[in-house]
Amino acid sequence: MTVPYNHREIEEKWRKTWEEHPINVNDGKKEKYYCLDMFPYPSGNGLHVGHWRGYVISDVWSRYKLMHGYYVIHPMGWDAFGLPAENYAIKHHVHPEISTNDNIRNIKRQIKQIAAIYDWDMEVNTTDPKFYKWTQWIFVQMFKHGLAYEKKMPINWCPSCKTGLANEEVVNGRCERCGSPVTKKNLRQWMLKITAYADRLLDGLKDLEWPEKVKKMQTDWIGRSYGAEVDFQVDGRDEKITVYTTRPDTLYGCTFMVMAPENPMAKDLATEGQKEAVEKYIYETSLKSNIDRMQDHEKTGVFTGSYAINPMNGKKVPIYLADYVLADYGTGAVMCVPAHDDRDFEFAKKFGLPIIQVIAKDGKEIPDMQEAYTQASGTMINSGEWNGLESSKLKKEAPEMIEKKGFGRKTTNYKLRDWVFSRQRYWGEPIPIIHCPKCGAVPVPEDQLPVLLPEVESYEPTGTGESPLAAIDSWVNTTCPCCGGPAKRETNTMPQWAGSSWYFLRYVDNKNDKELVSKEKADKYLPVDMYVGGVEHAVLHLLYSRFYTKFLHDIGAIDFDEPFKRLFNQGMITGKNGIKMSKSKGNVISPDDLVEDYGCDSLRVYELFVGPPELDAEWDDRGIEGVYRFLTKFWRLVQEQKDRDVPETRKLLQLRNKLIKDITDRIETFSLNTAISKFMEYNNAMCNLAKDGGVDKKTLSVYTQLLAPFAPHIAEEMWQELGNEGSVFESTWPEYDPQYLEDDEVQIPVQLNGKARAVIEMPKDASKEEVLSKAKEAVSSKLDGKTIVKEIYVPGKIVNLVVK
RNA sequence: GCCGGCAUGUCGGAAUUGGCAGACGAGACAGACUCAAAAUCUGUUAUCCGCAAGGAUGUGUGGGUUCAAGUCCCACUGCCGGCACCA
Repeated sequence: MTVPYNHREIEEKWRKTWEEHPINVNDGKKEKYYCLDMFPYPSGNGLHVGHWRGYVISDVWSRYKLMHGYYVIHPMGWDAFGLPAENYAIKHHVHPEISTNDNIRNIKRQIKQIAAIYDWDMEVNTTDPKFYKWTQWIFVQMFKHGLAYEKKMPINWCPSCKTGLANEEVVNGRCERCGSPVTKKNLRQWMLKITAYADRLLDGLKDLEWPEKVKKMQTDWIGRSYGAEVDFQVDGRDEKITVYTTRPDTLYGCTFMVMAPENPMAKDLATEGQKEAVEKYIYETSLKSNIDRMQDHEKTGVFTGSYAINPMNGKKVPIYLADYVLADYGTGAVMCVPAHDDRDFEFAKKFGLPIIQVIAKDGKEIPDMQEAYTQASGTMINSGEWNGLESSKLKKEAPEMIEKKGFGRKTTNYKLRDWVFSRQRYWGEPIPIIHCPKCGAVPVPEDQLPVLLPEVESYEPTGTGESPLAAIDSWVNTTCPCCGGPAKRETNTMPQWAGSSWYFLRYVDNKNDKELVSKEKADKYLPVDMYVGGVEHAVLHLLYSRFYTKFLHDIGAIDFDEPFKRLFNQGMITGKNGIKMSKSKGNVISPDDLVEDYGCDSLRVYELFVGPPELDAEWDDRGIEGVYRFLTKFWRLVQEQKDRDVPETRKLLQLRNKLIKDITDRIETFSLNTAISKFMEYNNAMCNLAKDGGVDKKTLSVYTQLLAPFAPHIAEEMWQELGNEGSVFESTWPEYDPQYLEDDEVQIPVQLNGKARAVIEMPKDASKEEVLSKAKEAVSSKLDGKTIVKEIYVPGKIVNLVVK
């Protein structure tokens, strides 16, 4: 009787060994490979099996790279500023630092159970003053380069979190964190000029090995469009209204103009008779919530009484106010061409405005238009000097033509807005600025960083637009670093994204108190080669990080301007029926018990086996049994075979080489779930061979090597038991010999009229004639009274006989 | 509304990219071992007809291309995700 597979003992043993003798060492000669996980927020709920999956995926990849001879940078840290810790503090009157540190301790314990090759010497924590000193330093640099600026403007405000939000944090009109409807609040804000990088953020995407989906989301978010600004004279006045359009080719079809009700000129345009109606409309619009305005697509509007003059043909067009025009995009006013724009068409129909077709559809002018013709293809009509031109061509050329005529200019517009960067909350990095009545906003001198987050009596957000820090007079009142006079500190804090926008740079030089990261280490270890994390950060964290990296590149702090060469988005693990795991739903599965019962290796393998890593998967505890049985079988197989002296047959060589190819290909394509299936298949095949002659040690050792990234403990143990030297992770990833990949005999299915009827076995180099004659023989009983009209043979694959 | 993605047994999922649909695993059922249970091992398990050999049907729906379609083309339905009046 052999000893049973005792995962507890084995895993404990290797955990200790690896702690004493790390397997991933930097000898200064190896090439680096940086494999990064999205670092977790240390929540009080701890990790669930979904978090585990991402970390297992990245660890399999890291260990795979390790076995290819790389020094693998695989760090872990804590994204620890943020609302939950603060809310906990408010409720329990505990300093957030205390609860945060408790949570970190617990999550670190859980992460260690994964047995990933994290280098804990590199650990970072965004709430550590030694870390956020550099978060603040970056802000100061941005300020000095004109990229951080103050502005008073109506911003997105979450009434529940009592703080301002960035555009990216508003999802369908609701707060990304708590789901409350977002309102507008006019506040003085710190902004980051991310729009200055719009083109580079867009153009840089094309060279990244990222999922197309994420690239597309960022592309759409940045939303670049090319067009023209056109100046319309207001009839009878000295003023001009400038509109932005992507369809300057349709300028002759403009029959009215619409301005956003929030536009500062709006009130002014109202003529005596329309004043009351205009003011009423502006007031009513101001009462509408973001969500109402988004959902209600029914067109409303009001005529101002004023007219604008179309510079192309001198025609007078009425000016309306309508809330379907956005105040903060383009110029906040649009020229309306109902014949060729859906929204304008709808508005024109509702308000009885004329519709002039300027592009022929199918070569014709439509007598009674029922819907707008929005495509830029067709010949221009009703367009004066432009008649006869092709619209798609004119669309591109018109901006310059307009520019030459002097009533407009070629323009590019973006949906991306500058980043609202200040938060009116406690648990974040203080913005390192001092307001001096004489000198204005002055950055805190770099040698005085970090500006420590002070102790405060109440963490409660005030809701007034001031952060709780504003209540600490002793902290707020300071002296101006510039003139030495009395001055006040900035009391807003930074958003949670501040630290996560650059943390990956810090891991490789986390103790440096002179620089954010030394030039030498940055050149040697950065950027990130592979980034693994959820898709939920597609436009938040991943866009911000790219912006920070480009900025740090521009000021010479680093030499690259894209942080993450390759990105892998793992799917979410959900509870039953695809319901997201959450404490409130009570469907959270903790990995702790599973590790205890089945072991780390079993859970690692099962996390991958549940489905394709990039797709969501429903968790089902029962499946882990199958994985545990598989590891047990493999363990037993090695016990039975390790002391035998089995010769290396051609059959074993073929199995071994095919195994290497199958597993390697599947890791390379991230098809980790089918890699596990293949392991199981080959394990069964080896068990059968074991009964029949045995399995040689070389084959078992190769299997062990391939399994090592997935189930490191059992692999290390088996590697040793099979008599191999050193750690399996010091061994080199096996390579296959193509000459052993093909079987000597191939099985060829025989179809009659496309339906499988028999399978014949043929030598792999059999001729077409031999195969066909054998095939006919195999199905002869089914050929009675039928004639073969066509014979198809795909070499080595299939025979199809078409019969009548 | 626009743009993506997906749809395969009881369940999770596989299918070398046009070549035996259902690998691998879960679950279920039957058998072996056991006083018994657990564990383990063996077998069966898409559906329908049939005692069986065998046959027919079958990858969301309807059509098409092909010797051959889960895979390609056209139309549609459902679910998921992103954007949402961006002129």
